[in-house]
Amino acid sequence: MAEANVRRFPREAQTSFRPEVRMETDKASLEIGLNAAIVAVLDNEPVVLIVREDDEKNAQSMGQQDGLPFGPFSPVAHRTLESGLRAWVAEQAGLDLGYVEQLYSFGDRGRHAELGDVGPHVVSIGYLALSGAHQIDETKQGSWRSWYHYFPWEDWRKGRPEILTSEIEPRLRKWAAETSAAPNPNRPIARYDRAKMCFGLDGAAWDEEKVLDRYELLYEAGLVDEARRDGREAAGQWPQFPRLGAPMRFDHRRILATAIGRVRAKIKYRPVIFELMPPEFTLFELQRTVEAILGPHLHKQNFRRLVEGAGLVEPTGEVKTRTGGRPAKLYRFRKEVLLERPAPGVRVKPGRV
Amino acid sequence: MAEANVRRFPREAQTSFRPEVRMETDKASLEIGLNAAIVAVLDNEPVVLIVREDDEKNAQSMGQQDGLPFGPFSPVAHRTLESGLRAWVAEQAGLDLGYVEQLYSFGDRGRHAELGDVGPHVVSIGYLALSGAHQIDETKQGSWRSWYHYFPWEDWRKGRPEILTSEIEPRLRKWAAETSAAPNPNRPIARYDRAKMCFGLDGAAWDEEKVLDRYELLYEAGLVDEARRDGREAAGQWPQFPRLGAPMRFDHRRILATAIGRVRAKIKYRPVIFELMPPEFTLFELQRTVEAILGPHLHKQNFRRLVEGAGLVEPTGEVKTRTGGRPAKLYRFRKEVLLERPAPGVRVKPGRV
DNA sequence: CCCTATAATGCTCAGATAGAGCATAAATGG
DNA sequence: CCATTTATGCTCTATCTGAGCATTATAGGG
Repeated sequence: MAEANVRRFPREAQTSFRPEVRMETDKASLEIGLNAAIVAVLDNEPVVLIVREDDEKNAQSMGQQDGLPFGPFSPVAHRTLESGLRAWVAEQAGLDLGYVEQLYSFGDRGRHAELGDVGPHVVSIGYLALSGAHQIDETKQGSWRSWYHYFPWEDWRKGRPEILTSEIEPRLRKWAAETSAAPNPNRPIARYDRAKMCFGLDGAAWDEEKVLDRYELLYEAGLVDEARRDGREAAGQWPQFPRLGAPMRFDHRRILATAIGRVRAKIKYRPVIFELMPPEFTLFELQRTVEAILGPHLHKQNFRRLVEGAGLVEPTGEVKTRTGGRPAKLYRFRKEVLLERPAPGVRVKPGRV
Repeated sequence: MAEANVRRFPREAQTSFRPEVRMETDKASLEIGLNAAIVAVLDNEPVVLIVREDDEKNAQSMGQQDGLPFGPFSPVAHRTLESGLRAWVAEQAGLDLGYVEQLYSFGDRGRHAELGDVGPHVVSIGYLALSGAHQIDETKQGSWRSWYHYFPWEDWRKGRPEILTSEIEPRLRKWAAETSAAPNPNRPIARYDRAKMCFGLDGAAWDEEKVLDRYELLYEAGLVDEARRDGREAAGQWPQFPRLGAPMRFDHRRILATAIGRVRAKIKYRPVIFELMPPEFTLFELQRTVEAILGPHLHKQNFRRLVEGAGLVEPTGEVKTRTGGRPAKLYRFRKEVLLERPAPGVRVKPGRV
């Protein structure tokens, strides 16, 4: 809806502010690509729709890496960016997207631009979409994969992830120690300090929303495969294995990181968590879903106090019996909360392990 | 920095996911426009850089309305969207932008598309930029204007704005009452409820971050000039005057609304407020700046407790004497707070009127 | 049928935070 | 020296948050 009111710049206006650039632009062929991180929660696992190009002969070019679904935006066929996205996701994946949110637009010409690219320039726009689990079986193309497959260090549901202690921390500390070589004036914050803030080294807090910051730091330190692929080997000689999470094509892991960070932030002030739930659920099922998204586990009693107290849910009157213990009341999302609170969401402060 | 790692889609990949759309896209000429809401705070007034096309003969086409500066993005000349933006702002306006943040990308073909547009399709990307006041005098092109000129209902610094009571509320209530005519299935929330949540009718809370929601509601109700201009007169016969804020060209007022909402949200968890301050300042000057941004006024004692307690500032040791009363200690931004807190910002909850 | 394990649910308590307001200090301008 | 104005220090209370103890209600196995 936010896009409905835009149209092309009239020629006069462009001329008035910057005439000469107009020509340049005309010469370059430009395309828009839409990338979607389509998220669901399946059996308490946060999953994302992945496409592979296994059947392509030139698959080796990217080492057959996983990728997010994407498609070009055709201004002829679609009125808005979002409707374009919905259309090809429906057609290709057979998914009827519910909640859709724009993440970020990226310009072209990343690190590979120097290597003599030809062809059209592409501006890609990343989207986050939330899908109810009920549609998952009907997915026509692509497969669902846990997002922690790509970001194992983000999964704190069983305590601090092993990979942090055994792999990431030592490599980051080594990277931070190398700093004296070439102090980068564009980086006013020291390597160690950034690593500390992102990964909670030495007692600093772990902020579950800083997913993108952590990925970017690992990239910059040359610790993720994509960095090596993009020509960053020079950053340091690190063991190739174990890998720090599964790599993805192009910058798709970066887009996924953005998406995860956005959902994690959003469920705290918007009731988007219910996009990922069935219509009726127990409070503990809701908690498991929130934990799947946020990473850490939550205090059960406080969680229900919070959710009920905020008026986010209401009991249906039914109970679910096969819980393994006392039967649990069933709840549903209470839509009226939208009319009562300015920013309704699951305001949890994931405490600690 | 977030854009550095993207490059064009290789042809194989595009072919593999949706071959046929490729052609369509090729046929349509596509351009990218960058719009910037460049914000500063000048004498306790939040101002935004405005360009006019007074000297154009065809200025009447848009009724000589104010607009945000914009320029096309040339993928040939610039590596990233943001660097493109910085370049033409520097060149045209003579401003060296500090903090820059992407807001939103809009597709083309809004309501005017049906009227037989020709020419290139444009995808426009909105940006928010914060500029220190020290640069303001050197601005080469454009002028600075209070953002409350365009959004008078957002200025709660002297209590609830008169225009809300005298103009907006009655018109919204009338609009809400008309609803029976054509219940819109795409609008599950009733007109009255939306108006109530956005504008705090009948005791509902005023959320200073919902700037865009309020503007969009007014647009939908046909109460802002842009709506009439875009062919929405049918929505209702409203008095033309007084206008609800000054209109802007195209969707620029929408972009500005997005920018205001973003800054208002951001200063609460990032220390961006200091981008708008001189290097040294009194706590009251800081408070005035925060109030300029947020709209409402704040409790003075609690504000200083908050800001000092959060470690956001540190005293310089100097005092400022000509305050009109007791001299005030001077403070500066304490950069170390970035290394201490995961989300440092001015966590004010603007209480009341 | 009783006992045990497992959840669900109810409740309490202490520490931290936020909103308001009172009180005091230190300038400026008669 | 006084009135005015602003800066600054402090207190008090209602709420919220994090943690943990206690009780209730099922299922399953002697």
